[in-house]
Amino acid sequence: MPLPQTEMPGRLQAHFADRGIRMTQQRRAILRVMETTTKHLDAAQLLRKAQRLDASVDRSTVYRTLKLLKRHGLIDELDLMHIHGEGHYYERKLNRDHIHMACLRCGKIMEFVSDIFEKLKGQVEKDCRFRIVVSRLEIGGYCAACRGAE
Amino acid sequence: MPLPQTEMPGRLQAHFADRGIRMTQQRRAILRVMETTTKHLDAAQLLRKAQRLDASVDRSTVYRTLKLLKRHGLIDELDLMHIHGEGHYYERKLNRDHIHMACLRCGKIMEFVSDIFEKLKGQVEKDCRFRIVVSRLEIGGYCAACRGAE
DNA sequence: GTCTTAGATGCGACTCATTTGCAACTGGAA
DNA sequence: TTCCAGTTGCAAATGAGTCGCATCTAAGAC
Ligand SMILES: [Mn+2]
Ligand SMILES: [Mn+2]
Ligand SMILES: [Zn+2]
Ligand SMILES: [Zn+2]
Repeated sequence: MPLPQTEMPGRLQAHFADRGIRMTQQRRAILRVMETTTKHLDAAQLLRKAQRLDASVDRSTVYRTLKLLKRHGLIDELDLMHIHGEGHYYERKLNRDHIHMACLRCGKIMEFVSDIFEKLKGQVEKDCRFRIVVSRLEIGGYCAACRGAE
Repeated sequence: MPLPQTEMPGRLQAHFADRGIRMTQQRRAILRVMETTTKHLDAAQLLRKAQRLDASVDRSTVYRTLKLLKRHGLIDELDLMHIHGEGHYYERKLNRDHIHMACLRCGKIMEFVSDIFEKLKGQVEKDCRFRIVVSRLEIGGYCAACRGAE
């Protein structure tokens, strides 16, 4: 089951335009980082990368924009087992949901797309009569390379 | 699929005894709270409840004990979609894993046990050759009562 | 029982993540 | 152009969780 590919770039900015959400210099920088990065970024990393595109971007703007993106269902917030500190990680929400696995030994983060996961969500919606808006499956354990060594 | 029942009380204390982990007044109070509560508690709630059993319990001891319980795989840490603030919630790990659903409108927390979830974890272990230690599926959305009303 | 000490505790100060109030700035509609 | 609601930077505040250290205590050895 392969990794989901990045959607076409500019998608986040397009969403903002469609809904008449104001586009600013700073938001453009932040959205561009979220659109082009392949990794899971925390707020501090996102700030640093965005500042490379627009040096004026402030920490509080990053947090305010993350909140906005969350409210619009455009990004997912992850803990990744809090492998480094107490903060959160962010990633664009793609067409297809995926699972996150974090290796407790080497810290590697893996992603996995599964039909069974989709079926499970369907079961929750049906059996619990629960309308799912966001779902997060995070697994901690030992990756193939680290199994054996504790 | 019914809710998992609470295991026999005293189980956490027994685990400590078995492994030769020192039992203190304060730990006894904290473990008793974790063993008997039916709700998902955050650190502050756990502190207040533990202090009712032993007034000397300090906040830092609560955090230290939570860390210990986590390290031994005896409790799970949850975000519950951060419905109230940025902190974590804790619950005893029971025989059977379960999913958490949080209603984004009324704040209700629901639990759900599913064979499909077990199958999904099996798939991850097999297909990704990943040895699962801890898994957390948290879902945000609208409960049956709140659907319709946005 | 008493001694002993590794390990646990309370306390206060600290770090780190995230939020907020406010005055100044700006996107974009008219 | 003008205009103003929405957005920003800044600095200060909050909140969750951690840590150093002097003191205390559980529990094994005698
Ligand atoms: Mn968390
Ligand atoms: Mn991901
Ligand atoms: Zn690994
Ligand atoms: Zn509800």
